[in-house]
Amino acid sequence: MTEPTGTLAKAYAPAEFEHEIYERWLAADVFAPDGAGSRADWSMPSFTIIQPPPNVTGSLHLGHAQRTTVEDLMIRHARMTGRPTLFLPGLDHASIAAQFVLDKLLAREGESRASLGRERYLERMHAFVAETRDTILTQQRRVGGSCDWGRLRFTMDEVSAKAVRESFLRLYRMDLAYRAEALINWCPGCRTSVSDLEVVPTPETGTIWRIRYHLLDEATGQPEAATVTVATTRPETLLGDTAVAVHPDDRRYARLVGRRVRIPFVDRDVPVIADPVVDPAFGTGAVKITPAHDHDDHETGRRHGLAMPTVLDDSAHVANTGTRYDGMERYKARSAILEDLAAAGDLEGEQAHEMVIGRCQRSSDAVEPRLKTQWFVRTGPLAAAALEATRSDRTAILPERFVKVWEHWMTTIRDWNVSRQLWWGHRIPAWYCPDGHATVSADAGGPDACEACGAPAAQLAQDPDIFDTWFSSGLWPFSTLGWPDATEDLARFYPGSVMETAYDIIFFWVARMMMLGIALTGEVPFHTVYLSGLIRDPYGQKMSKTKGNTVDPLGAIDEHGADALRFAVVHGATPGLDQKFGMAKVENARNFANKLWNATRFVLGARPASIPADAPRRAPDPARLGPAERWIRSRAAAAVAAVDRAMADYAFGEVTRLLYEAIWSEYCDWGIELAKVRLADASLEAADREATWWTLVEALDTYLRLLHPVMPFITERLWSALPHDPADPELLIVADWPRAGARDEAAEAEVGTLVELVRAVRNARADARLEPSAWLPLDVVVEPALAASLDALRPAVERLAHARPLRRHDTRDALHATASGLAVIAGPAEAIVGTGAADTAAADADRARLEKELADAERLWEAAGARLANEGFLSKAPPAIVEGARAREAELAEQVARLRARLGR
RNA sequence: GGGCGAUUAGCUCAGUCGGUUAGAGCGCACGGUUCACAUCCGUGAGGUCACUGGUUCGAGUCCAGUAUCGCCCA
Repeated sequence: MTEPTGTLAKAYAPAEFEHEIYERWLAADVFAPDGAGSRADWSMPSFTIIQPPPNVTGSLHLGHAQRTTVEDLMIRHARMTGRPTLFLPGLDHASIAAQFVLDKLLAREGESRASLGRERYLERMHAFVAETRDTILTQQRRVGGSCDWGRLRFTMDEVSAKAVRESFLRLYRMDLAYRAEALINWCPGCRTSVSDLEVVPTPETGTIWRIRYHLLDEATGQPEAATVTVATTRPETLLGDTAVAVHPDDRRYARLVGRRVRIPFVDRDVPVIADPVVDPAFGTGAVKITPAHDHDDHETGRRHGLAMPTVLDDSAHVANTGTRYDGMERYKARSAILEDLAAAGDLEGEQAHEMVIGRCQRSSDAVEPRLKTQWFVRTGPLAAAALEATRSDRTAILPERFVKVWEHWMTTIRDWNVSRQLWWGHRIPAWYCPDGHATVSADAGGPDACEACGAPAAQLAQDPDIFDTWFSSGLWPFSTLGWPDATEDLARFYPGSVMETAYDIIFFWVARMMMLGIALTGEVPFHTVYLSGLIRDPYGQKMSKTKGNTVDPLGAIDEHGADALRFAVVHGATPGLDQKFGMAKVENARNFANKLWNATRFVLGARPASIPADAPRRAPDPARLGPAERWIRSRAAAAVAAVDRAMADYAFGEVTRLLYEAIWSEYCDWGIELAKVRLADASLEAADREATWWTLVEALDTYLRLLHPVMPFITERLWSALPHDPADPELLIVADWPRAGARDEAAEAEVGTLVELVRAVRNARADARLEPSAWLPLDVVVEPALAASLDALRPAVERLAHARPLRRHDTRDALHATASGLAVIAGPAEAIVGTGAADTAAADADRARLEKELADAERLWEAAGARLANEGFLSKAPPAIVEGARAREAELAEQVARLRARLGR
C-alpha cells in the first residue's frame, strides 16, 4: 500500500499516526505467529519471549517501557527474519502488592480486609483488578509492543490456576514440597510470612540492655542473690527465653554452665548452656536464648533440645505468657518490661549499638521471626539442576558476570517458604482431616477423602493460605502455553528463547522459573537470560514517585512519540548497567526521527518525472551507477552487516548508535547531498537520474528495515510511502530483514577522499572567515585513481564545498602555476580555494592554519617513523599491521612534504 | 566481612580480538533563511582515558595494587 508523497507532513508529528499504525498491525493480524498476516516460516526455529508480567494494578513506568522496548525489538527482528515469533504478554496478580493497594483504597472508605471478610474481599479485588488491568496493557500498546494479545495470560486465570495445582501436587509427590513447622519471617504489618528475599537488612542504631537473671540455688532450686547478666537488643522476648548461653571457651562463665537461672515475670527456670555460636565480645558475653523469635537462637534451641514457646501473636502483640504484658504491642511491652526490670534492680545498664534490622520490603515493619507450620519447596535438588543448566550452557546468562551472582545465590539458597497468609492469590491445594493429615490434590474441588485415614471430603478443610506470588511466576514460562496439557503451543514455543528482565529481580524471576521449569518440564525454560540495567534519574537516583523524579513514559510519548522514547531508552543502555535518564535523550531521539522523516520526504519528492508515482520498486541499473551511488549502496551494505553483528551480540545500544550514524551522518549528510546534484542535472539521461533515485530508495528501504525493531511506528509509516517491490508484503513489520550486500571498497575510498576534500575546503573557508555565500574557484589535483570519480562528482563537490568552478589539474605544478589562495590538503587530494592575492587577512589565517596542520602532521609522522624504527615491532607485529603502518608513514611523509612546500619551506 | 560494577571532553555515554590520529549526543563558541529538515546546516574549541606499577614490539583495552562512587550478598 503505497501512499502519495503529499501525505507526509512537513514535520515529524508522531501523535498523528502512531495510533493508526498500531491499529493497522492489529487489523492485519501480524503479531501472532499463526495470525492471518503472519509470514512465519515454520521450518525455522521459533523465537519466543514470554513477557515477565507486570503488576495488574500497576501502571507503566520507565522501567516497563524499556523492558517492553527491548523485548519488542528482539521480537520484531526475529519476526522479520521469518522465524515463527511469539511475544506472549501477561499480567501478574502480585498478591501482596495488590492487597496493599486495595487495602489503602478500602481504608479511605472506612472498610478493611477484616470488615469485609475473605469472600467479599476477593470479590472486591476481582472488581478492582477488572478496572485496572487494561491500564497497563493499553500503555504497552502505546509503546508499540507487538504482543500476541490473543494469548494474553493473567496469573489468576484458570489456566494458570490449574498449572499451580498440578505443579504443587507433582512437587509434593516428588518430595520437593513439604509441610513443616519452622521459623519463618513474619511481617506484622502485612500479617503474612515473607520470603528471605523480601526482608531488607537495614542498618540502625539500637540498644544493648544488660539484664540480670538470678541464678538458682542448686540445692533448693530457689533464686539466690547471685546473677548472670545477659546482653540483649530485644528485652521483650525474654518472656520466651528457654536458656542463657555462653561461649564454651569463655572462662568468665565456665563455672556457670549447667546451672539454672530464673526468667523474670514468667518465672521459668532455664539452663545456662555453652554454645560456640555465642560471641564473647557481644555485650557481656552471655546471651538469652529465645528459640521461637530469633534465627540464631532457634538453631541453638534445636541443638540443645530447648522448648520453643511463642510469645508474640500475628500482630506482634505479646500473647500466651500469662503475664500482664499479654496484649501489649511489642515495643510497648519492651518499655514496660524495662521499667519493671529497673524497678526490681535487675536492669544493669544499656548502651547504643549499631545493628542490622530486617524490615519488610513492602511495609517497612521490623520482620518478626516466628514459628509457623507452613509449606516449603525443597530447593536443594532444584537449585542443583538449575546450576547444572547454566554450567552446561543450556541457559546462558548475559552479561556473563551475573553468572557469579547466580551461582553464589543458587549454592546458598534455603528452602523456599511458599505459604502466605494472604487472600489474593492461589489457594494452597492441601486439605486437612480432623486428625491433621494433609492431602494435596490437583482437583479444584479438593480430594474425595483423606489419603492417610480415608476421612470423607466433608470433614476436610482446605489450607487457608495462598501461594507466594513468585510460585505462579515460576511456572509462567510454560503455564502460559497450556502446561500441564501437552498443547501445540507448548510443543512449538517451549522452551522459550530469551528471558529479559532487570538484573535486580534475577532471583525472584529467573531463579524460580529455572528451578520449577527444569523440575516440572524436564527442560530449561529459556535458552538465554538477558539482564537489563535499571533506569535512574539524571542524577543517578532511583526513580520513585515519592521523590518526584520519575519520567512519565506516556508524557514522553505524547510529547515526542513512542519511537523517540524507545530509541532513547535503548540508545543509552549497556546490558546490565544502569543508565541515567533525562528528557534530553528523548528529544535527541525525536530529532533523529524528524531527520529520517524529512530525508524520506526529500527522496519521495525527488522522484524523476520519468518514474510514475505508483511504479513498483526496482533495483537501480548497475550500468548507470556513479561513484556516489556505489558509495551509498556500499555503506548501506556495511550498515546491514554491522547491525547484524550487534543484534547477534544483544548490543542493542550499539544498534541504535550504528543506525544513527549511518542514517544521519552518512546517508543524509553525504548520500542525499551527493545525489541531489545528479537528480537535478537536466543534462543527464533520464536513466541516469532514475538509477540515482532508485539507489536512494533502495538504501532508505534498507535503513527503514534495520531501524524498524527500534522505531516501529515511523519506519512503518515511511515505508508505506515508498515504492514497493511486488514481492514485499504490505507492512514493514512482516517484511524481510535485509541481507548484507557486497561492499564496494573502491567507491568507499574514492568518495571518502572527496568527502574529506569538501570538509577541508569548508574548514579552510571558515578559518579564513571568507564570505560564506561567495562562490570561489577551486583548483584541485588528485592522484590518478581518483580523477574519474572527481570528474563524475564535480558538480556535487562544487555545491558541497560552495566553490565554483572546480578545475582539475593533472600535476601539482600545474595547480600552483594557475591558482592562488587558500591551501587545502586532504589525503591524496590537494586544492586551492581561489581568494585572489589581494585578501591578506585570508592569507594570514590560511598560513596560521597550515602551520598548525604541519605541526600536527610532523608530530604524527615522527611517531609513525619511530614505530617503524622499532625492531621489535617489525619482527613481532602481524604483517598486515606493519604494512598499514608503512602506508600510514608514507602518507604522512607526503602530507608533511606538501604542507612544507605550501609554506615555502 | 565477601562479591560485582563504574571511573574516558563541562554533562550523559560509546569504544569489538590489544594495533593508524580515542568517538558520539547534549552543552559551549563562531558562522549560516542554497528549493528534505532551524526538531536544521557548516566550522571550531574542549582529553594526563581515576592513580601506581607490571606484561607486551605496542595498553583506554590485559594483569596486580590503590583511591573514590555505586550495587548485591552476609
